[in-house]
Amino acid sequence: MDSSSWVDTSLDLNASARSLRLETPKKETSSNLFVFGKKFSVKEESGALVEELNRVSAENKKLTEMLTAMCESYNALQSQLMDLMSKNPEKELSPASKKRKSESINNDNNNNFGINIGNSESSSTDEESSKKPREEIIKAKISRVYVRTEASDTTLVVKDGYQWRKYGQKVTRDNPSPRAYFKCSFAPSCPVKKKVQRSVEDQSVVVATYEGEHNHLPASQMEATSGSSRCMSLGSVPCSASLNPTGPTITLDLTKSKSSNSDEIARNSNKQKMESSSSPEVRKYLVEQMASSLTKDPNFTAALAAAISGRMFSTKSN
DNA sequence: CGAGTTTGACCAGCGC
DNA sequence: GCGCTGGTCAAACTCG
Repeated sequence: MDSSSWVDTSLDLNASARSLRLETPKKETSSNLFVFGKKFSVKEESGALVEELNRVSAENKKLTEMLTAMCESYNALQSQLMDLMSKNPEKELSPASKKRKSESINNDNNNNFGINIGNSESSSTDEESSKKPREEIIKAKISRVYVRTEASDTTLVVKDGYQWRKYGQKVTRDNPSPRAYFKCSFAPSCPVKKKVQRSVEDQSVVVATYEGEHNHLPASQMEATSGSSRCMSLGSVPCSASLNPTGPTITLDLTKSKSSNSDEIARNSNKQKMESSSSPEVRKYLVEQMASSLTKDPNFTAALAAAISGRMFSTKSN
């Protein structure tokens, strides 16, 4: 499968999705249709609607193909992971009975396999699972996000679409900047925690470490009235993927002002992606990582399904 | 006044 | 056992 073309397709899709939102007017009560200020007659309207319907159908087909491709990619990556794990059993069998040990092993897995931009599911052995209480198992799902902010910005705030409550701050030995501890406060039962600390190497980069999985949708997504993708919560934030010595990471650039021009954002992130992946191998690798992290995320797949069905519905209602 | 933040105290893991 | 360290708690405080 050609991963880079997959990305191109997705970008096109995004662009057309945007154009759909921008161009498709809200249901008019009158018989006339206004598009970009132009008044259409009923005939013109029906013609435009048919055209729109065709276009949306084509996009729907594209989305379906994309979803299939993502699933295929996911399956392929999963089998690769299984191969890797079977080839490196000693990594999985290393003692991790203690809390801190298990965390460092998680991070090692991040580095060695580099497949958990999203959630790590490969860290807990059966032996560990039997020893650890349920809370610890939940904690085993760790992901790390690098967020670029203004260096002068001292607030350790990472806008990720969720609602957080700070419950502690600590200065750690290896980093002069304080580490902030957050709990997800949107849902009382949500076990997710995050640690936020400025990077030692680059003070303008904030490292957010997430532990656990949300058992609810992001706050921003809950507020949305219609089905929207998970990307909406990040949609206003330019992001890029890169290969660091510590493994592949996602970097959100918060120094870029929140822009309503999503084309610009798309160009921005696309440009950053191109810059961060110089060789085709690296590009393909990054694409696979992103596909893997996205397909692993049940929120994303649910949001994607909602977006598809939502658009189908809106097509029918037009 | 309630919700969120700050911050010192406390606890547990780890190395010596 | 002891000290160091990271993580969490909870009272005090701030803010809307």
